[in-house]
Amino acid sequence: MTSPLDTTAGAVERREQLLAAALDCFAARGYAATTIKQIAAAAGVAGGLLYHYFASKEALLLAVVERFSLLPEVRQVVATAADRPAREVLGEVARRFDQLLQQRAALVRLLWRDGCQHPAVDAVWRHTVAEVTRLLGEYLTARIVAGELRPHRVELTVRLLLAPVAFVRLRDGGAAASCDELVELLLGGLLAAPAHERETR
Amino acid sequence: MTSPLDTTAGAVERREQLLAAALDCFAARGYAATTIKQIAAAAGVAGGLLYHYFASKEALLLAVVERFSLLPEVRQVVATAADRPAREVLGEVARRFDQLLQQRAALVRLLWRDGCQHPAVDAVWRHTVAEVTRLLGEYLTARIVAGELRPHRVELTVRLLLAPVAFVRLRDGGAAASCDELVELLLGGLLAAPAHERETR
Amino acid sequence: MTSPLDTTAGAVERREQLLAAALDCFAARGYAATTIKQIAAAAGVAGGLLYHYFASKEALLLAVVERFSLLPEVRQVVATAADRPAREVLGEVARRFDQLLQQRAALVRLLWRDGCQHPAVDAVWRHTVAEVTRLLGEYLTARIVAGELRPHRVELTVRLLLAPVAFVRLRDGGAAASCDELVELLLGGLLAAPAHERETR
Amino acid sequence: MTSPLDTTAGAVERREQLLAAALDCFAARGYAATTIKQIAAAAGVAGGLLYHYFASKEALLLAVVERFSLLPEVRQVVATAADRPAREVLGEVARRFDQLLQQRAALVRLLWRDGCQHPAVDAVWRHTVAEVTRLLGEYLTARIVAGELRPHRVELTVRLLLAPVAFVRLRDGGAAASCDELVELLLGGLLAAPAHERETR
DNA sequence: TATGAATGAGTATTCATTCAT
DNA sequence: TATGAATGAATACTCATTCAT
Repeated sequence: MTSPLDTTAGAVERREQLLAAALDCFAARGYAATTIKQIAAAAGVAGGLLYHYFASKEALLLAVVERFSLLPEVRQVVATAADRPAREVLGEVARRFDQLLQQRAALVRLLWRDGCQHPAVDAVWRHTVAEVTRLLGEYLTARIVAGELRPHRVELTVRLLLAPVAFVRLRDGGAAASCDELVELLLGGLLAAPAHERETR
Repeated sequence: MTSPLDTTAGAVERREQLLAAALDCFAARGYAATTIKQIAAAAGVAGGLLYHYFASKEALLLAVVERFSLLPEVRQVVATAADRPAREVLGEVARRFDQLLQQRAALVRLLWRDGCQHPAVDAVWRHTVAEVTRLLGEYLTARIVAGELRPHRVELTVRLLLAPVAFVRLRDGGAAASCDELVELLLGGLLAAPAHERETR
Repeated sequence: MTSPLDTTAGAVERREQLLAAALDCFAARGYAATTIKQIAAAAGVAGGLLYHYFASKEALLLAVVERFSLLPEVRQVVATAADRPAREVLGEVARRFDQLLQQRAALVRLLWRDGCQHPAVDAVWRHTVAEVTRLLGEYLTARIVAGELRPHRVELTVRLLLAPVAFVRLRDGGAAASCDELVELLLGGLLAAPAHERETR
Repeated sequence: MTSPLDTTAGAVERREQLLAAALDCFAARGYAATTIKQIAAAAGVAGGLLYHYFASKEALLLAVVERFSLLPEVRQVVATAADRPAREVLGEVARRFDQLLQQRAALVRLLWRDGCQHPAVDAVWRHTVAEVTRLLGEYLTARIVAGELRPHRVELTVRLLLAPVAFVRLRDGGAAASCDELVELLLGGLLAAPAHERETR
């Protein structure tokens, strides 16, 4: 009866295992379309066991988004920026952000897709977005002060940088995100005319 | 139970009415969480009637995305571009695209959220994205040829322009999309120093 | 599939049928120990159908006690008393009350046994008891005024008359209730000494 | 988890503790609606422990009714009667019976409510009722022989005396049982006119 | 002895779908 | 065409019971 997966898991490990199975199932099918039975099967346990660890399917969802918070990793992505020039940093940030979205694709899909029906999940999503906006915004502001970037509303840049990356990873999945090209465009702008004419026009 | 108003409805109008009700319900709760009864109630008819018009819940979903195609409107958004300068056009496109996302929010949410589970819906979404990419890409290429924009992969610009707008409308719902500011940043780039100095600095 | 029991029942008849089946099951096993499946089987329908007619098992319970109210019959039992002498009336009332408890045994068991967990059911029980107490009390008071019965708290007599009968029917089920003997004892009292000594003692 | 206090408990004390907890839970919610876990929680132990002491939930029920037998106390209630006059004794018996029902309310509710589904429990109830009927019947017979009470079927008097009291305590819970008034009515009878006039009137 | 993780059959309830009217 | 009663499989959740520790 005990499959190699069960390996005498202590309560904590078992909980982790259930959370991981739930995350996968929720991400793959969406919360509403996921069955407790499917989660239990994915974890290799009997259906009833889930209720030893979580009060309800909803509670399991909340436990999942809490357990697999993106906040630490999202902070790390921005942390390396420090006060290095945007030229170097933004490409790096975009690439690492892109990697994060891939590695944590299951959670991201869950937050994005099922958040709108579940206020608590929505709150986690918004908090994560707000945090990355704040941190990256602070960095950008510093670069403006340092004279590297021209003055502007930094939240817009955060969105301009991350939304295109997120769009690809959240759904289209296809071609690599071409982070460097995106950053190059962002920094230099689209216009062909020499920069000094743009500003003096 | 059937009011004189309902009786007037020919088969086509009734079908339209059911599709509209289904769209609203699917968008509000997601496909999986929506009930045939809810749709029927929203349309003010009995549950069984839906099966006179659609073979199944799934078939209804497909009929909805087919009926409410975004393609015509998406084409119109780009159509006005013609060969006018990007300076004028891009802000206009972004703003109209933003309006479109708002006006057709129900369909957009449906395509985006439930597409990944339903290949046919997914195909519609991808087709729509591909079309807007193609059309806007052609315009951008023309502006590069015209010397207004510098040479680059135009799909990236399409994404840089539309992804930030879509992000806001698909989920965060909050602040207006600030299309003009976004376009201004995109055109001019983030860097403060004149372009000819950048490389030598 | 259509058994002779199903006989194209209209919605109202079907509802009645379900209520009757539910009453029997609840009375036989108690509310908590009764299964929706059992009720459906007793009515010869599929389990899900119950939810067309009743929102929940609890709602079904309430509908049952409401539908099969004892009030009309309880009133009839007392109604015949009018202003005839207690000598004649009390035995009659006891006997008819006894018959009522037998005929409506299922409902009575349900009210008595499951009422304490279900406030709404409890209320019905208490209301019924209060009504019979009031009506029979009024009669007894009239007999006191008429000089047939000696002055006393009439509620006590109601209880003295009906509790012994109810006790047998609610549980012991065995020997007939010997209503006449009970009434004889009640009227004449237990004491052996002549009545005129009792009063003058 | 096991506090020093629990450790002290020998097997017998622990058994007692579990029986007491079970009695409370069964009385409060009924057998069917009571959970093993609730009983364990009420006793402050883990769910599995109950199965070291009792083979099943059903076995636990039987052990409860056996352990908390009313027989000794029921005998005591009647014991004091001896050969004293009914005038003194009956009120006393009713009052003590009433007190007994209150003190042992949990068991009484359990016997009464869940007995009908569990033959063994039912047997205990009937045995108890039979015993009180026998003992009190013997006393009443003695009083008839002594000339205090008039000849009649004494079981009826037992029921007339105890059923009204039991009715109040088993359910209505409200006003005190007014034992003395009940006994007074019982002894003296309801009729106003002297007994020797009744038949000739 | 005592725990509590684990099971799996069972329960109330939902819901897509069918079909007689 | 339109209704809504009816089905039955599926779903979330419960709970008596077992068992390794």
